Amino acid sequence: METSGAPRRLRGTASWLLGQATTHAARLVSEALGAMGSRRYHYSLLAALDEFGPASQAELGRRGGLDRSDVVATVNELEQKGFVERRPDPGDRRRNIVTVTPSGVAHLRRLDRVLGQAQESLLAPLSPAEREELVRMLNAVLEHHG
Amino acid sequence: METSGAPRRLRGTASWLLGQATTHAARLVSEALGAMGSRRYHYSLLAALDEFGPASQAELGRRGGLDRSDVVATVNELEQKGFVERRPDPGDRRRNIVTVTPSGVAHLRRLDRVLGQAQESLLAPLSPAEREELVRMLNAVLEHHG
DNA sequence: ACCCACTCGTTGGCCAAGCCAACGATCGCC
DNA sequence: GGCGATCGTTGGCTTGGCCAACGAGTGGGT
Repeated sequence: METSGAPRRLRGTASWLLGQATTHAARLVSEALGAMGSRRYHYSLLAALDEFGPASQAELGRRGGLDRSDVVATVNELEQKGFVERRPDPGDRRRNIVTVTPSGVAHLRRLDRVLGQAQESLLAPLSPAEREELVRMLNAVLEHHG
Repeated sequence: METSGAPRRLRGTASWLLGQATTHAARLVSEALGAMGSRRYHYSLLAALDEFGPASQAELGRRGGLDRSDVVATVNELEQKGFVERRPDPGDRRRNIVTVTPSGVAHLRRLDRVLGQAQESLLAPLSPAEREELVRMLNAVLEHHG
């Protein structure tokens, strides 16, 4: 009965495909960042700081979808490497203000490069037009899901 | 200098987009399966068994990209729930042959339903044609990456 | 017939990600 | 002044993906 008409369940559903594709993507990204001594959270924070400027840790968490507790740990590591500075907010003593250092920006540029390469190798089988379309659709999904 | 021309790094790279999109997808899938008392691995194994028939644990791992050790744990759980049977292979005493039970197939059908709903809600903003295109491109990426 | 390389199931462990609860300190508002 | 909310921080939990090692077993070569 199911000898010939078996549904291609494993590869047929989009959510499953997305899962598989992102397993690959995550592995590629992880390897790329890991080779630079960083992890996803590091990139997330550095990019958010570079793009939107200094912010409190809670604000950083909101920007990048990180939990406050994870922001603490990540800022600790980035600070230790000299990529960010953490100083108390004079206007609100609950807050720390986090700032990127020039060395942090330089590191971010390096991460950008290796991430670009990872992306290139991931999307190798797609034409430029297809990549654009893919990005457009993913953005639509993300926007819709707010 | 970066006041206006800041690259939309966070959202501009496809690998990052894929990561974000799959965070959503993974959450949806996880919640859907979790509501049925299962996890991704359970679905992976049940679907592989349903699609390709009985197999050894190592073979199951290869089919679904699971590590052998994870197959062990998952088969344990599925066996305890009566969804699969594990019996020694008479032809090769190193192997166990894993088989889906009718109850396991029924459970898989239920998982299929909730996964379909999760996928539906995930891809809500995309037209049918777009979904097809998305699936096609993801398949291309997966095939290319072996 | 023996060895050797390999496979298989299993145990145990590691790290990254994502999340949640609780705490003391601080702030804003009524 | 008191009260609810916010912030940084600590600690913990779960899932997912992976790797190393082990004993049992297999198959090929010689």
